[in-house]
Amino acid sequence: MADEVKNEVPAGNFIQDFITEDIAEGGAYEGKKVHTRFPPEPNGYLHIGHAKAICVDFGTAERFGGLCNLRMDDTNPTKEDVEYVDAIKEDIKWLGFDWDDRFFFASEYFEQMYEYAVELIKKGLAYVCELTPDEMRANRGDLSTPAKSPYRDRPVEESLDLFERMKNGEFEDGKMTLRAKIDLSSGNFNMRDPVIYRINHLAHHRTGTKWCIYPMYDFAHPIEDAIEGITHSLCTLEFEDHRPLYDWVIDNITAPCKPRQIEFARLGINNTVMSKRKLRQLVEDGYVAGWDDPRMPTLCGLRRRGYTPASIRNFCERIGVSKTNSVVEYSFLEHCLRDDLNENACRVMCVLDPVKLVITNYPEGKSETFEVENNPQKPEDGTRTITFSRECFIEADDFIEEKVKGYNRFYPGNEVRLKSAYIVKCTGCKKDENGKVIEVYAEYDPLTRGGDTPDGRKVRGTVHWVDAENYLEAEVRLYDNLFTDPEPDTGDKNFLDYINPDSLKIMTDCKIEKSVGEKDAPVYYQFMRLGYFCRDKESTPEKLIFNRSVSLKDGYKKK
RNA sequence: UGCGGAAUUGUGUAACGGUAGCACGACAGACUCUGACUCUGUUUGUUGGGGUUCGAAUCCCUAUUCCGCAGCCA
Repeated sequence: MADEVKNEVPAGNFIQDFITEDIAEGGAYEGKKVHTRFPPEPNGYLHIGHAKAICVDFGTAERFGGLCNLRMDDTNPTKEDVEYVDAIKEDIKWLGFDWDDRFFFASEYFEQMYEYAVELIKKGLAYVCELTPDEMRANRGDLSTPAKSPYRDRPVEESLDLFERMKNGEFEDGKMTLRAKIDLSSGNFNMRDPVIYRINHLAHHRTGTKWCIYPMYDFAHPIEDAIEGITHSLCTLEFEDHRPLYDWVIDNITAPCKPRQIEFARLGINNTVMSKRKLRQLVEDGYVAGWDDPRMPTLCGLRRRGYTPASIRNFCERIGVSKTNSVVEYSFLEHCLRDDLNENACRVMCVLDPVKLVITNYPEGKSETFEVENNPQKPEDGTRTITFSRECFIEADDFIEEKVKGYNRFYPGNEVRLKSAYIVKCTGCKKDENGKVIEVYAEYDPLTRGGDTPDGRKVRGTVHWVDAENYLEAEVRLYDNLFTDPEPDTGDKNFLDYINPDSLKIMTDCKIEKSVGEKDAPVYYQFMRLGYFCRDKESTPEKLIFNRSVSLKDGYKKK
C-alpha cells in the first residue's frame, strides 16, 4: 500500500505561520531546529482525533526539517498503565511516523521537577497548603470572588520542610498540596494558586513506589518540554487558558529553554463518538467487540476495518489546522480511503449473496480461462487467471423477474456482460416453493469471448460473477454507522440511545475467486462493484474473513 | 457575572487592504467491460449594524451567537 502522503502541497496553516515568524525573528529560536513533541497519557487507545494531533506534531517538525519526540505523559499513576504504552507506539509507527531514539517518559524527570518545585518555594513562589479537596473547592471563589488560602503566607522554611516530608511519605493522600503562589483573584482560574504537587500513595507503572507525590500537568508539562528542548509545544484549544501558567512556570524556574505553546482545534467528526469515556463504555458494555472493532474510531479499529496509513494521513492533511471548532464529515474520511485504494487495491470478484446462473447453451463439462487485469488504474500490477464454466454465481440483487426502467442487469430478455467473460442473455429463472429465485438462466454469445462485442453493440450492464466450479467460501462483514444520529453526543443526547442495531451484517455464504486464497495474497482488495475490503486479522486459509472497509460510491439513481 | 477563544457556501479550509479560491458533498452531462474511476459544467458563502479607505472577509467601533475554564485529571 502507498505509505506516502498524497503529493499536493498543503496550504500553510497558522501554526506554520507562527513558526516561520519565530524563526525570522530569531531570539529564543535562534539557531535551533524546530522541535515538537507528541505527549499522550498512556491511559487508553489512540483514535482518529489523536491521528490529527500526531500529524500536526510530527508533520510540523517534518515540514521545517526539525524533530518530534514521543513522550508518555505519565504524571498520574491512578489512570495509567503499561498496557497502553506499546499500543500507542504501535499505532504511531503504523501511521508511518518515526521518533528515532527520542522516546521519553515524563516520569523520567520527576527528580528535576522536584528540584524545580523546591526552587519555587525558595523564591517564595510556592507554598504547602493544607486545605482538603473539599475546603479548596469551597475556597476557590467564583467569577467575581477571589480564592482564599490561610496557608498562603507560610514561611519558606516551613514549606520547604513540609514539602520534603510530603515526598518522604509522612502524610496521607489529600492531606497537603504544593501550590504555586500567583494570583488568587485572577479571572483565569488556572492562575488562582494552582496545585502543582499532590500526594498519591500509589505505585507508578514506571517508578514503582519511589514517589508518593506527583506533579500536576500544568507544572510538569512546561518542564518536560523545556528539558527536551522543545521549541513549539502544540496542543489543543482547551489548554489556551493554561498558557499563562505554562509561561509562568518557564519564567520562574531556571528553565534550559523557553518553549512556545500554540493551540489548535481538536478534530470533531460526525457519526461517531470520540471521548475516551464513551469509547470505553462501548467496549465494556458490549456494544462493540473490542477496542479494535472495525466500527470503532480508534486507530486499531480503523486499521482492522481496512483503513490505510496513507488514507488517514491524507485525511489529516486535507482537513487542515485552525482554531475553529469544527465537525468534519465522516464521509470525507471514507473519500480519502477510496482515493488511496482505488489507486492501489487489487480488483477481485466476490459474490456476497449468491444465486446460481446457468448458461444453458454452454457445453457441460467445458471450462475455459481468462486473463484479467489486477488493477485498471495500474496496468503494471499485472494480470491473473480466472476460470469460467457452465455455472457461476451472481449477486441475487442482480436479477429481477420483470424489467424496471433504468435497471441494466438480469431480467428475462436482457443482455448482460459477465465481467471479462461473455455477453449473456437472460432467459428466465427457477423458483422454489416459496417463490424464492434459486436459479437464473441465460444463453451466452460465443462471439463475445472476453466480454467484447465484435459487432459493436452496446451492452449496458456488466456484472461480477464467480465460477461455480472453482471458488472459495468466505465470510464477509458489512459495516454501517455505529449510530443512527450523525451527532449522537451533542447537547443533552445520550449517545447510547442512538446505537445502530444494524451496524454489522455478516454474510456467511459468500463465493470468492480462488486467487485470494493464495499465499502472499494481498490484504486489501476492491471487490468489484461492491467496495473495498480487507482480510480480517482472524481470517485463516480454512475460514476466510473479509471486512468491508468502505463501499464504492453508488451512482445508480433509483428513479 | 470574571477570564480565554472562535465566527467565510451543506461540510472543512484558503485569501495577511486589491478578481472570495480549493477540496468533499449535491445536481446536470460526457466517458465507461466496475451504475466505480476519470472528465466537463452548475449551484450555494464573508454573523448583524456602523465607520476608515479609491477599495474591507481582512483595519476600527458595536452588537449577536457559539466554544472552553472554578479536578489534588490530562
